[in-house]
Amino acid sequence: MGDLKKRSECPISSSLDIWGDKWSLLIVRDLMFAKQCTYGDFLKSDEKIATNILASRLQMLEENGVVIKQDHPDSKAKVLYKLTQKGIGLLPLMLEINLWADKYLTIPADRKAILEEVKKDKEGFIKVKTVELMERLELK
Amino acid sequence: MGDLKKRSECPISSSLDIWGDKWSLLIVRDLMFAKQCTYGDFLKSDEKIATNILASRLQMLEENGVVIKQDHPDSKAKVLYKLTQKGIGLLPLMLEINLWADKYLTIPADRKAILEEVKKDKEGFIKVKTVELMERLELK
DNA sequence: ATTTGCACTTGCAAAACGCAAGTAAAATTA
DNA sequence: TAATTTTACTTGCGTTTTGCAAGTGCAAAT
Repeated sequence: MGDLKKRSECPISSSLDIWGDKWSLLIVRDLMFAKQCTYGDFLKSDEKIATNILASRLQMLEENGVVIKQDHPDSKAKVLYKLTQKGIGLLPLMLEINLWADKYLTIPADRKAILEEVKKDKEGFIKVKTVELMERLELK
Repeated sequence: MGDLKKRSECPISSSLDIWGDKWSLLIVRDLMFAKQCTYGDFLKSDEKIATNILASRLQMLEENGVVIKQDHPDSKAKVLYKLTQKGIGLLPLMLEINLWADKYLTIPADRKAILEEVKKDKEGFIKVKTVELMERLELK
């Protein structure tokens, strides 16, 4: 289904071929900043992604090594999605998107507050958050 | 045509509503790293964007204040596209995409070389490049 | 005066999207 | 134990977007 055909060798282009659509980075966002992510959890997000689109994007991201599926500890009916190292590596990019939006768009006050933290010590924030995500990934 | 309907208040989502497709950031890339950008110049890029898609994306980016059209100094038949401040503000994001691709995808050797510069002094690179783009914007 | 260059626009088939409904297995409830 | 609900998808189908080719109109060059 979501098989990758590169349009060029350009790193920007190659990256966009993987997650350059309106939905993929929202999935990554949920995986980065929500406590836990099952299929149903993604559907609860404000943007209201359609179920078939969600399925195809998750498959695409999995095929490209950005996310992995894991067994849910509580139930066989549930699936836990998590970011791989490659997915966690998108953190700096996600922060820059937030900072750009903060500067040039209108964003909610509570988000602005969190971004103040990031602006104060970007490298520190990335380190701490990366460790958190890596630990979350470990406990299989 | 390209009128913006926000899916949510989330900064990531709002940003993607503007440039979150397979082509917009390639246009921004050309504006950032090529010497000059007319309509025809964009068409020459490796990814071979279709003429109608290019027109709709340029309109969308212009409507959202990311690019502006200027008269070409040499000819009335030509149009020069340039990044606005808002567009120039995408530089850190573009660099992070490059760095992610460098780490997790396969990219050409000559690109890797330039990225070594960026890795050495990211803040410095951003400052210098921003000044360059601002100057380019001035000379109307 | 005619041709070429440039910035688009138009038409149309193919693909992707988005909504609603359906399915199958697991978990819960009666 | 049987019936219902939850969970993770899949399927159908109408609408929208994409991508390719061809066309248009103005400016510049020949």
